[in-house]
Amino acid sequence: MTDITADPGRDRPRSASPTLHDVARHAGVSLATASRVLNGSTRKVAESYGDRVRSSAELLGYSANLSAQATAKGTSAIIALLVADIADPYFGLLASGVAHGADEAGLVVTIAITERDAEREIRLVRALRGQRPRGLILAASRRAETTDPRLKHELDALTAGGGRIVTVGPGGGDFPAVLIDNRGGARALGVALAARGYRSAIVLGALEGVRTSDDRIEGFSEGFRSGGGDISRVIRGGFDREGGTSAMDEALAGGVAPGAVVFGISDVIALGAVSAIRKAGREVGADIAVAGFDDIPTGKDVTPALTTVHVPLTQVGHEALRAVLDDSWVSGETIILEVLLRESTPQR
Amino acid sequence: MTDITADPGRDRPRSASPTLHDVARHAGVSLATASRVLNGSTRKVAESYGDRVRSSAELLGYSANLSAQATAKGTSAIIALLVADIADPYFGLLASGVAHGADEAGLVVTIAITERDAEREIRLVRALRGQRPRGLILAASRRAETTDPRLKHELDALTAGGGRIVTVGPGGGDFPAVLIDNRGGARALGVALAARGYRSAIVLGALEGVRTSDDRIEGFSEGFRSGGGDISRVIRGGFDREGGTSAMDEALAGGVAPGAVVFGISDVIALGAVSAIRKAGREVGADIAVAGFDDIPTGKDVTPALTTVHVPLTQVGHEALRAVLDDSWVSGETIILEVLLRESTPQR
DNA sequence: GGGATGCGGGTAAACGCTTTCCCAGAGTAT
DNA sequence: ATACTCTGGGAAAGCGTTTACCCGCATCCC
Repeated sequence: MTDITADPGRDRPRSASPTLHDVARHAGVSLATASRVLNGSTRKVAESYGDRVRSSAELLGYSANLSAQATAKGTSAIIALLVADIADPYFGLLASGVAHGADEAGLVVTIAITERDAEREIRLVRALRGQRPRGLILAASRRAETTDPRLKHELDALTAGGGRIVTVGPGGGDFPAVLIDNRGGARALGVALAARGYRSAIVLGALEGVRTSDDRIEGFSEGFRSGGGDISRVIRGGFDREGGTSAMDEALAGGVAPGAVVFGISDVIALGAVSAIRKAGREVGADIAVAGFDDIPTGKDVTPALTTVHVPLTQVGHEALRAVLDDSWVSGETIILEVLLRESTPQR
Repeated sequence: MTDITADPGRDRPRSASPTLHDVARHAGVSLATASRVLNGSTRKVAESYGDRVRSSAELLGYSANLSAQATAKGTSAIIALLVADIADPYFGLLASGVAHGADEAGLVVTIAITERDAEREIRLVRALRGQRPRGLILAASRRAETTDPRLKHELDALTAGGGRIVTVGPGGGDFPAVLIDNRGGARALGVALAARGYRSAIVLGALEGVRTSDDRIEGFSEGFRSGGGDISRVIRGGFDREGGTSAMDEALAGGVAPGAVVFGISDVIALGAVSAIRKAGREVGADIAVAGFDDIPTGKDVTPALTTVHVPLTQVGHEALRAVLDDSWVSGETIILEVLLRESTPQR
C-alpha cells in the first residue's frame, strides 16, 4: 500500500513518535488533508479520506505534537496557574477546580509555586511566559499596593503575547478578577459572633498589605463592632499554621481574658492558634473561642469543630478557568460566602 | 541604529511577543548569534556581541518561545505529573515536592488529575503525551494488576518519544519507581499498637488490588499478629474521607467491642472513621482507638491527635523529580517510614 | 612566506505542524 | 456547448527556534 514515490523519511528511527507526515504517508494523503482530519478545521474532508487518515493515526499511535502545533498556530493549549503553596488546602481545592475545568476544555494546566516570594513570582511568570499560555490564573495571594513594576512588566508582556490574565481576588492590576466577598463574609461572621454573645475579639492576620487578609480583618471588625463587640488586638504574622501559633503565642503572652474570641483570617491560621492555646493549657471553646475562614475540610475534623466562613474554593477555581477562556468575561458577581457556626464558638 | 537593509518585519504588529529575530535585528547580529547568546550553547560568542544581544533582549522584553524551542530541539522542558486528586493533602504535599524540584531544574510542571478513573487516566496520558514531556511522574495510586494494555500502550508511546516515566510506589509496569516502605511502616505500626496492649483490630482499606492499600493491610496484619493481636475484620471502601466513614459505619453496625483499634490505611480514611465513631456516640481513644497512615498535617490538629506513620511526602515528590531527570537513576533505596504514636491510641 | 589550525560570525536547512493559495473536476444555469 | 460556481485535495510558505556547515580572518609553526 501507499507506494508513494520518494519515501524521504525511510531512515526515521522507529522509536520516535510518529509525525503527521508519517500518518499522511501511511494513509496516502497529503499533509494538509491529514492535518484537516485530525485537528479541527473548517474545511471538510471526504468521508473516505477521513476514515483512512483516522485509522492510520490510530494504528501508528499518533499524537499531535502540541509544541509544533503551538508554534504553527501561534497559540497554545496551556493554562498557567500560579499559587502560593500547593500543599495548602486552600490552593489545593482551588487548583482542583481549575484542573477540572481545563480538562473539560481540552487544555493542559501548568502550575508554579510562588511561596509568597515576590522575586520568585516574577521569575516564575517569566518562565511561564515562555510557554505563551492561553491564560494565566494568578492565585498567589499577593499584596495589593506592591504591584511591583517588574511583575507588571512581565504580566503586560504576557497579555501582549495574547494571553489572558485573571486574578483570584483583587489583583491589584486591572485584570479581570474572580471576586470573593471576603469583606462581606467576614462582616457576617463578626455579626454572628457578636450575636452569640462575644464582646471581645483578637484578630490574627497576615502581614499588612495582603489584600485578602486586610479585607477580612476590616470586614470582621465592622461586623463585630456593629454587634456591640470590641476588637482588643490585631496581630499580624505569617499566612501559615506556624504564623497562627506564633501570633497566638504573642496574644497569650499579653493575656487573654476568658470568654474572648480569636478570629484567624484563615482556617490554617486559626488551627495554628488552637494549637497554641492548647499548649498554653487553655481550653478552646468556652474559655477561648476560635473562628477561622475558608472552610477547609480539616475544620470539620478538629474538636471542637471550627467556626468558619465557607468559601467555595473549587467553584472559584472553575470560575477562574472559565473567566480566563472567555474574552468577554468581565469580573462577574462577587462570590457570596456563608457563615458556618460550629462548636469552637459556643453560645455565651 | 540597525539600519539593516530590507526590514522584512516592518509590519509586525507591535503587540505580539518579540521574537529572536527581532532581538537579532535590533542588536545587529545574526539569528544564530542571538540564539547562541541567549540560550545555552557550547559555542562562544565575543563579549561585545554578547552584551549587545543581551541588552537588546532585555530592552525588548524578549522571552524565548518554549514551544518553538521544543520543536527545534525535539525535546521540551516539561515534566508532567499525574495525581489522583490534588485537593487531597497527600497529593498536595507530593506535588509540592515535585514543583520545587522542577523549579530548581528550570523545568515547568504540568499537572493532571485522574480522579482514580482508569479511562480518564488513559485520556490524560494521551493528552500529556502531546507535550512530549521530558518526564512523567505517575502518582495516581493505581491498581497493581490492572495494568490496562491501553494505558501501557500510551506509556510506551511516551517513552518512545523520549520521555522518562517514574512511578511513585510500585507502578505495575517496569518503570523506575520511588518506593515507599508501606509494608514495613505498617508492620511497625502493628507491632507498636500490639505493644500498647491492643489485641483486636479492624482494618479499613481501599478496594482490593490497590497496591498501596494492600501492602499496608498486609504489613499491619503481620505486625499486629506477631505482637499477639487479632485482625477481626477488614473492610474495603473508597480512598477518601467518605470511604472511611461508610466503612466505619459498616463496622459499627457489626458491633465494635470497647478497646479495639481501627486502622485506616490512610489518615484521610482514619479521619472519616473518627467522624463515624463520634456520630455513633462512641468515644475515640479509650473506647475505640484509631490509627492512620501518611501523617498529613490535619492529624496533629484533631483531638485526640492521630496515631500514624510518617511518610515524607514532599521529599518523595522531590526524589521522584530527580529520578525522572536522571537517566541513570535506578529505583533507589526504599523510603523508610516512622511510626508516630499519639493520643488516638492510648496505652491500654 | 605559506600552509595548517583555530576562532567565531553568518547562512540556511531543519523541527512538526497549520493555512493560504492554486487547481482539477463536477455540477448548474443559460 | 459554454461560462460559472462550488468542492475539496495538494503544494508550499510560513511559525520561532536550533544547529550543521561554510568561510573569512588571525595566529602559529616550520
